[in-house]
Amino acid sequence: MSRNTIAKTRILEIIQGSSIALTHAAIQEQTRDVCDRVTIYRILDRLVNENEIHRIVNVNGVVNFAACKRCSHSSHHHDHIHFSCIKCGELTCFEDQSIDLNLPSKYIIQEYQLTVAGICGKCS
Amino acid sequence: MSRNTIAKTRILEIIQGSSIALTHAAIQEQTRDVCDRVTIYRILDRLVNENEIHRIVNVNGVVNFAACKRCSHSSHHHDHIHFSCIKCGELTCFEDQSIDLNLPSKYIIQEYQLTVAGICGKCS
DNA sequence: TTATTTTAGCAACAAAGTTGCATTAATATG
DNA sequence: CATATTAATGCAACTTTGTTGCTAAAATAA
Repeated sequence: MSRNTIAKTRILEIIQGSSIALTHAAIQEQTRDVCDRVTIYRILDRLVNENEIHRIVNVNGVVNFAACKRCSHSSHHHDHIHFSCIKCGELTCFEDQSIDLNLPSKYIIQEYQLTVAGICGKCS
Repeated sequence: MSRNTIAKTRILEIIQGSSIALTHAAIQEQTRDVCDRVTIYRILDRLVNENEIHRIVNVNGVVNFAACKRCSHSSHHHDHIHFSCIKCGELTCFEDQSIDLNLPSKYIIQEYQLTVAGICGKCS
């Protein structure tokens, strides 16, 4: 277990307090004077390794972070749907939704990442 | 319709001749002395707009390009599965596979991007 | 309270992608 | 077929995003 520093606590609070997934840039804006840009990257890495947050790559390639809600610390998986709104740009997790995959038997599935793009409930 | 230049023709040939999706870097390696790095970016943009190729963001955030096979030029969609091998790094399209989504009715789905990470048929 | 180990800050770097502008090549027009 | 027109290319410069090495500063252990 890594050390609980002020910056780490603050960043986890920000991510857990957000209903949408946040980019490094968005987190940086909310942590002015708390810590350095590089430190944010390192804290995000630590939080991902400790299964506190998960990393989502948006359809546009932008990396986002969201708190893990339904993942127990022992069985960690992010196999759920992410919705990316093309209007407001917000990335939302649907942690209760999973899908069925039918790939050839030789393929060993480890995890999947599913991002749906469209218009979210607020913008439609 | 954009102009068919030597570089554009060459890049489309490379992508269409590949069984896996290719990164900008991989394409650049195969187009030494054909054109500039920036030109490759611009040609890839053009090919995407003309529905000749599609852009796939891998689980690791790396952008890849693959030829459109099942997309007609009128109805263009990339709603299929991409498999990203964690061993050999190759990104393969499964154009015959699609999935069912059950999101709240307020959400308007435009397209989705599904990338499965694991071990591919060749590496398993 | 001091020793140990992790984390933070800073600078520098690297990869990926973008923009502006002059030059060159491809198509259209007479 | 020559020339005008428009689009594409090359180059340099720049931006964004993320990484690495190293010293100083904190957090935990002893």
